[in-house]
This record gives sequence, C-alpha cells and structure tokens, in this order.
Amino acid sequence: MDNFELSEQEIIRRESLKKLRELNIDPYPAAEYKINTTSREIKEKFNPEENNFQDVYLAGRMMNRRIMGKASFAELQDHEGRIQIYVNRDEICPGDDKTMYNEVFKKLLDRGDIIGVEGFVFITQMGEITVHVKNFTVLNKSLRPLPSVKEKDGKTYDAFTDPEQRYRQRYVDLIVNPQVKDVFVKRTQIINTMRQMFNEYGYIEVETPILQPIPGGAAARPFMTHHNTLNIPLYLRVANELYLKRLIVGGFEGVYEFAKDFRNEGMDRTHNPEFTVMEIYVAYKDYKWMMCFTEEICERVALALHGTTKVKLGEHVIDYKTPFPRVTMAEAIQKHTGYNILGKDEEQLREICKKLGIEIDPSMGKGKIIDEIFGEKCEHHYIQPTFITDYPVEMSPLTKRHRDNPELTERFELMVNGKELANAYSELNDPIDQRERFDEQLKLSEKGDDEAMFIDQDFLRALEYGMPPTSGMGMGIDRLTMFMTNSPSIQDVLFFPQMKPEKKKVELTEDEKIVLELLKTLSPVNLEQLKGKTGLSNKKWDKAIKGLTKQKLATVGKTAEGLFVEMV
RNA sequence: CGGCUUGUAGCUCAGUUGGCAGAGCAGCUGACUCUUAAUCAGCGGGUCCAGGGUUCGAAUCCCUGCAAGCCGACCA
Repeated sequence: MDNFELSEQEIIRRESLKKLRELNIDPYPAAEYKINTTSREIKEKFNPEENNFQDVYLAGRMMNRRIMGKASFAELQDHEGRIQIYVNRDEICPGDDKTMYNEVFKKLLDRGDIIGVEGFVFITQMGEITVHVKNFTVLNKSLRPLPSVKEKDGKTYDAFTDPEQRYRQRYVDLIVNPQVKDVFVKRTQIINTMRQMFNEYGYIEVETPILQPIPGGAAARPFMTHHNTLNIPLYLRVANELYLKRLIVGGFEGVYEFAKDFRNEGMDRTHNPEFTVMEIYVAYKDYKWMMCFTEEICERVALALHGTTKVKLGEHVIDYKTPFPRVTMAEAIQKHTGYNILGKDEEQLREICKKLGIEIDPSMGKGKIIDEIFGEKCEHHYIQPTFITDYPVEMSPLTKRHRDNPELTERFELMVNGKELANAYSELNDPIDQRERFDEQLKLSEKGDDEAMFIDQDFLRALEYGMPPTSGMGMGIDRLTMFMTNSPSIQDVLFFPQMKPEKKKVELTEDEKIVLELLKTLSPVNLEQLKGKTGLSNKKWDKAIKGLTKQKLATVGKTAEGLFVEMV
C-alpha cells in the first residue's frame, strides 16, 4: 500500500503497526478477550474498605494518555463510559526488558487503539478511581487519528462539531461525543417501553411486507423498484396500515409493528426519506379508548426515561401527565380563527380562507381546505400534548364516520410542540363505504391531487369478509425520540441520516494506471516506445495519456528525437 | 426548488487593503514514577472544497459547480 495520499499522522500509525508486528505483537488478534467487569461497574461498586475489584479484566478504546516518564495514566472507554488506568513501567515489565512499556505502550500505541487490561482497582492521590494495570493486550491498532476532544469541569474544548462529518462518520461522533450515544440508548428505551406495554396488554408484534405491489395506507409519493423474477413493479411501503388490518380480519385482536416506512419526498429538520412508525390495531375498541391508550404510552415512556412526566423540549417543558386535553377540530378552528366550519360547504370554506389570508388551490377538496386552515392557524398553538379530534370525512378515507355527525370521522391526532405525534381512528370496516371513499380519492387524484391514495382491491376483499370494529393508531418514533431527548433535528435521532453521496476523488482508470506503472521505471521515455509497451489501442492510449497529463501526473515534451513522456 | 451562511493542518478556528499559509489542541523528538484540558523544551505537518476568470501576484475579488447547515416552499 502506498503512503502516497496519507496524512503524516496516518503514516506514523501505519509504521507503528509494522513495528508491533516486528515485535511479534498481533495488532488484530483473533482470540476472545475475556472481561469480567466494565468501567461503570467499577465506578459504582468499588469500595476500598472491601478491597474488591482486585483482579479485573476490561477492554476498551484508549482515549487519552498522560505519560510521565516511567509511569502513565490513560483513559479506557468502553460501552458504558470511561475509567482511568495507571501503567507503571516496572510493573508492566518486571525484568530487564522494558520494551512493553518504553516501546509498545509509550510509542507504538496511540489514542484510539483498543486494548484489554488486567489489574486491580485503587484510588489515586487526586481521588480518582483507577485501574492499576499489571498487563495489557493490544486488541486493535487504529490507523486514523480521532478528533481530540478535551473536557474540564463539564466544559468541552475543541469538540467534534461539523454536522456533515458527524452524520457521515457517525462512528467517530459516537466515539468522541458521549452525549450522542445517550440519545440512541434512549431511543431504544422508548421502543422497549412501548413493546413491554403492548405485550402486557396481550398484543402481538408482527412483521408485514415492506415491498408492496400497491403502496397503500397513506397519501404519499412512494419509492419504486422492480422485481426481476416476477417482472413486476414494487413499491417500498409508505405505511403498513392495510396489512395490519388484514391481520385483524384474520382474527388477531391486537397487532403492532415497529415499521420502517419510506416516502419519496422532501427532507428537512423533521423528515427523512426512511423513518420509523409504530402502528397498532386493537379489535373491539374505538378511538376514545385509543386516546387513553396513547396517553398511557406517552406517560410511561416519559417516566421510563426521565423518572418524571415533565420533559424539557427547547424553550418548553412538556408535561405528559395523563389525561391530555381533547379538542375537536371545529372547536380548535373556532377558537383560533373565530369561524365555525361546521355545516359549511366548499364555497363558504373558500370564502373563509380568503378572509383569513390562507392560499388554497382549486384542486383542493373540502377536507384539504379545512386541514389547511387548521395547519395555518391552529396547529402551532398546541405545545402541550393535546388530542385534536373529529376530522372531516374527506381527508380521512380509512376512518369510520363519526357516530353523531356523518360529515366527520372518528379520528384524532396527538399534537405535541405544535407537531403531529400520533394519528388514530376508529377504523372504517364498512366495505361498501370504504370502496366509495377510495373512489372519492380517485376523483381527487383525477382533479390533480397527486398524493391521493391508491385503491387496494385485495384490502377491500378482506373487509368484505368482515373486520371487527377496531381502533388503530400510528406514532412517529423518530419524532417521539426527538421530543423525549430534546433533539431539534431528526438527524440527531437517526444513526445514519440520509445524505448526498460524498464526491469521490478523481481516480485513475485502469488504462491510466498501466501507463503510470510503466512510467515509474522508464520516465522519461519516447512516446511511441511507451505506447508500444502498454499494448493499448490508439484510442485507449490517447485517452489514458490525456487523462494523466490533465491530472498533471505526466507531461509530454518535444525534442529533436521526437516526443517524450515524463512523469511529474 | 428559492434565500442566507459555511467549506483553510487529524479536530476547533484565525487569516487585515489582493503581497512568503497561522494559532490552540492532536502528532513527532527529548525530560518527568499519582497525572487528569498533565507540565516543560524543541520539531514537523497544507489539493486553502473543485474548476474557470481578473491580476505582475488570489485562501482573499468575479463566475460556475459540489457538499453541508439554517430559513422558506413542497411534503405529514
């Protein structure tokens, strides 16, 4: 491997790697390294009076070294935190050979290397719990320097902050920014808390297709792909709703899925093309029951993470104490605009929009207009958890009509911090009504609404066999994690947020490499002679040499004896 | 898709009117047996995002492109 484009520090690390091998130390050993404790366990349980932890094995990444001649301190970072280690030359190397300390530990190891240590725990004069190392084992030689983040009294210096690098190289972010790991641990706690609750209720976790022939269950542009053997188009799911309902038809009475969904739409602080939604369907329940269930989820998650229902989010403190207020959409609009939308027809609603200064386009139906009014004038007011209920029928094609008012549906959205967190219905189970609603969607799409829903005939067939009255709910897990961890961007709660590919460096083509290899030994050389040696066709030769000269790796010069090629 | 901002050493950032490319940390060499942003002495390290242009001279000014962040549009 050429050291051609490596930085100085990378070259030094590669040389250290070589020297380790020369000392018969395998920098990438295969054997298991048995540990018997962790950094956190030692810090929590070490007691000098008990004299415990006197023979510990632990492993981790060496993050910082303070070498003071014949003794050194370093920090070992494992998955639970960091602990200081103390390395003394004459204890690591009891005999005359001090190589393991002077050479290996002091010179050949670097910040970022992974080592295992054996020793005993003690407390330094400065009062820090420390592992006194008797033996160490190289477990991995790191070839790239880590960003050097330092910290004192809770203040961080020279933090690794460039968002592009943090997201592209999340592994580095996770190594040097401990608070990043916390967010993801909490994300898992959220999911575990929910899963545990659903299982307590006796509901069953299921998996449904991600590749779907018809992308149903939500109004959104799908990603399209193609199955070669079947020779059919397939879509990445935008929702899993219709499949979960088929399972309710099949006789399951409570099913849920933590689902990755995919939507081929814009990206911003709250949207990533792939994202996670939890959807749950419970037979014989209605949306009122589901509100209680939903607020229980929120309260339990908040308590599990923070030990309190009050969670800081930006400038606000959100209180997830149940019960949450319930406000109908009409009440919300009445309150924030002064207009009563109940019983109004499309023309009257357009008139209201005009007076409110809300732009709407002609393709919008009644439902979309109402949604627009709510979105513009009401949504952002609901900071504390609030259920907005009873949406107009036009914008809820999968929802049962309201028991008291056929213009409305039995639907709620849970608003937190002015954003939708969950969406739920009393599910429509009248197959004839459902077919008509799909037909309505078709008309909308013909009118120009490019996100109206597709019609799934098999789903209608399932409904015709009969689905019990059911309530279903979907909750955005990424958004919930943002709320619960006070993260302003979805990128902070996804390990690998979507990014544009990095521009790849200009690489040499195969033909250019051939020419360059020959040039290395022959340069300068007669052009015709070099061309002959490459065995390339006229066209290929021409392209290769032009490429090399353009990249300033070679030059062509003219002398009395003809054309000569020279390496730069 | 539009507006604003940013891109310089491994990391965080300076860089004046266009005039030899800078600092701290990290790294290297040396000293140091309880340090902890270790300390002390010395040293090295650059495709100034890429490509054009203006100029005697460009990190700096102009144009085009790439990538990122924020705001907006679209979108749940």
